[in-house]
Amino acid sequence: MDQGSTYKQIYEIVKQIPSGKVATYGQIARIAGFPGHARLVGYAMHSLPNNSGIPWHRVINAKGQISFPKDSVENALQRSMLEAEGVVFNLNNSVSLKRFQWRI
DNA sequence: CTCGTGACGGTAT
DNA sequence: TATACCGCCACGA
Repeated sequence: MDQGSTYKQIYEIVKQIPSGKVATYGQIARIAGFPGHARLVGYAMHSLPNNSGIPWHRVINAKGQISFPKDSVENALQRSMLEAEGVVFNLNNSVSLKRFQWRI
């Protein structure tokens, strides 16, 4: 099912994440057909243009936290976007995956 | 063509 | 149960 590039597969999965939910890199990689290749997802996100329309902010790491440094503007932006969708963060800056993690 | 790096995950201790 | 280390593929220069 690889119509073109590997990244496109990943993007297709990310676009399926519903608002108010989040998914982990590993989960996306597994669904896209690359189990254990979470890093590729991260690199794919890094390669995303700002106007791609991909909900990249709904992608977080397995620890339930944003992978960007807490002092990074990208981190604050992602967190702000998630909160706008109803996602709640714990005191340790982690998302309650039990409540918000996307399920297939 | 070759080398290094990256928005991470899993397993072992 | 928590923390540390290593490895994986693809892309860009």
